[in-house]
Amino acid sequence: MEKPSRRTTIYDIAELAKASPSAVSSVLNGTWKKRRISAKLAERVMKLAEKQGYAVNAQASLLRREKSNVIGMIVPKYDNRYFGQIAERFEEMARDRGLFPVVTCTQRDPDLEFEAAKELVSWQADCVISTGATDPDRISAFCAAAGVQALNLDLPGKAAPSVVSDNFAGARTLTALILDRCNAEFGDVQPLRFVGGRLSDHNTAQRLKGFLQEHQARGIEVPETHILATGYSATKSATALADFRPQGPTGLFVNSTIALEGVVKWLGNLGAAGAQVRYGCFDWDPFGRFLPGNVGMVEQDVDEMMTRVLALVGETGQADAVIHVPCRLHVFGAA
Amino acid sequence: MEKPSRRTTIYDIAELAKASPSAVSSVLNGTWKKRRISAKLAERVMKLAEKQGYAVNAQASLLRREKSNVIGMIVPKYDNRYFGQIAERFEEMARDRGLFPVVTCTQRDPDLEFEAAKELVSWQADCVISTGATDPDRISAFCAAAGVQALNLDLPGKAAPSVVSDNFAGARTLTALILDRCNAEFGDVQPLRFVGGRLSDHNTAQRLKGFLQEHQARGIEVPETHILATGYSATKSATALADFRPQGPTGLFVNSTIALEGVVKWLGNLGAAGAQVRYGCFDWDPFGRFLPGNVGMVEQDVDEMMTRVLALVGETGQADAVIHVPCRLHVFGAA
DNA sequence: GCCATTTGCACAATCGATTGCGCATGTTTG
DNA sequence: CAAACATGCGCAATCGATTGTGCAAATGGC
Repeated sequence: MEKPSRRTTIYDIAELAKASPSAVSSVLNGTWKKRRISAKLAERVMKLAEKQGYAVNAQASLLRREKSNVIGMIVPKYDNRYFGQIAERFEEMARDRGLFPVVTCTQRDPDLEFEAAKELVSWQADCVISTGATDPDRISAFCAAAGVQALNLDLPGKAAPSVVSDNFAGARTLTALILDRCNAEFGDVQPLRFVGGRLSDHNTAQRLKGFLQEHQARGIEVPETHILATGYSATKSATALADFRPQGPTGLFVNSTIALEGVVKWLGNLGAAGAQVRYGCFDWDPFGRFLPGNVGMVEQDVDEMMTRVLALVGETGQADAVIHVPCRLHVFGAA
Repeated sequence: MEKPSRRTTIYDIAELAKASPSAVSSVLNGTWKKRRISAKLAERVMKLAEKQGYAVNAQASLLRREKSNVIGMIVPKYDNRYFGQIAERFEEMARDRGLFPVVTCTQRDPDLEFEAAKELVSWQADCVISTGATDPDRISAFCAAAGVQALNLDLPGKAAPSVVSDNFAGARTLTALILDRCNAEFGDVQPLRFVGGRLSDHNTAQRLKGFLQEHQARGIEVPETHILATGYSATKSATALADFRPQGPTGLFVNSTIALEGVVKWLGNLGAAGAQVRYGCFDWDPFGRFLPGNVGMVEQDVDEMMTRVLALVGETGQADAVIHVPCRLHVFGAA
């Protein structure tokens, strides 16, 4: 409540307590018993620290220490259930492990990603986790040069161990669900359409692979024109579908909630014909179950992914190791 | 690519470049022209720094500087459109202003909130923004004692300037929309029900005030039993409504997307009677427009709030000043 | 009452980057 | 050719906390 001038330091408190800075330091960081500081002095110091609004200067403290216990994460976005949950669980679980989580959001911008990683290294992070990074290997290379551990999450890299969802298996299961449902409700076995995402994106490619494999296993041929991986935006997927006015039963594999927005919009414009459309989405949203025609959604197992990736912190694993985490399938409106 | 042992410092580079640490420092922080370092040496140093994976030690750097340019924010959650967007825009806009944003998520836990604020002060944040904090004044008091600026966002406090949505006006407008729609579609003027949130929560109280005022202005009496502010969870709002099986036209004011989930679930169980239900939600979600019966949603103006709060950084304003930011109303399925 | 411990604390070096100051060499001017 | 600058860079103090070491004073044992 006193000096709005400069921040209180251990020197200020030492003066007030008539003690040395080293004694004050050890009281405030809990090592005072080991340093044989009397309980009397300790209490006096702690009272003063509280009254003065003392907070340790992390800069000075970390500068002197060897391990920082800072663990950094870069995520592309927060405004999305999946990454939001990742950031949130990361902070929570890192704290539980006695680490200081620092998360930073890089808007899918490769340069910003790199800058952010560099910044995290500047903050003496012991480990940097790149989530959904456009160019994870560039970050890994920098971290390697700086002597900092790097890990990848959600998108795999070649230069650091990765933890990713099992997109292939998840997509195959979802494809099977949609096909089964179309079959059960309409007695139909037409090939589905794949909507949203970019083929150059690793996860989309994996999902498409699962999508195609399930069709193949059933002896259903998928025409090229059914692959509408036109990018990540509701508008793009709505546009991709715009010309398509289904005659009869139709099934869609929707590659993200953002694409799902476009699909639902398209469906709304379809009128009565929409009743013959069934779809599933590779991604999860709490409102998904209320959307008509939605037969199921795949939820990535954020907790498990986070457990796995945090288990790698401090370990020296194979640089190109990839851990696949199974997804959870939510089935809606089952008969 | 060399030493996985210790991190590269300016001393390492100075040795390699056959220069002094001070020269290296000024080259790497961009002040070398002012210090009349030759371009030749500068280039040599920068090349070496890159090769060695050098990243400035922020601890050492900030320790010596006077202003940190670090700006901290605590948010309750990320896994929600509103707070996710807040965190994301905060980082973006803070960076644009040359600041270093540090965001931390505190799970609506008052103690964790306080710890996090303390941590931010430890990191020498020049300013701490408490978003939706349970006890913002406690944080403000600590910051004041530590000589750090405090600001409140989303929920107002008494001890630091606040930027909040105009919940009252937003709620009144939304209430008007729902009443109008019920009237237009069913010729009905029954009082609405208020679902979700907690009355002890400032924002809920404000919204309820707007809700009641709009009813009063129309001469509609709202019975006590229509206020179902039973907390923040989909289950709770579904439970609160469980016994209610509307006979005839019904309107609901839904106080958050999380409560909306409960409402939609309840609506699903209602069957055909659900066709006579209209509702609006104070909160925004991209899938909201696709939910049957939803006449509109109120979106808080995150960009404007962030602009306003960032404008306060570094200013010394009235401690209890409150800035109200108007909300945006999204109207769905207008005739 | 004297030596041996134990207790309680202070000293000072250190972490890595920043920055005011100053000292040599060039270079220009008159 | 000397004085006056300009150029290019190194020295050393400093930020605040940590920690190995050391030294009095208090306590205990005989």
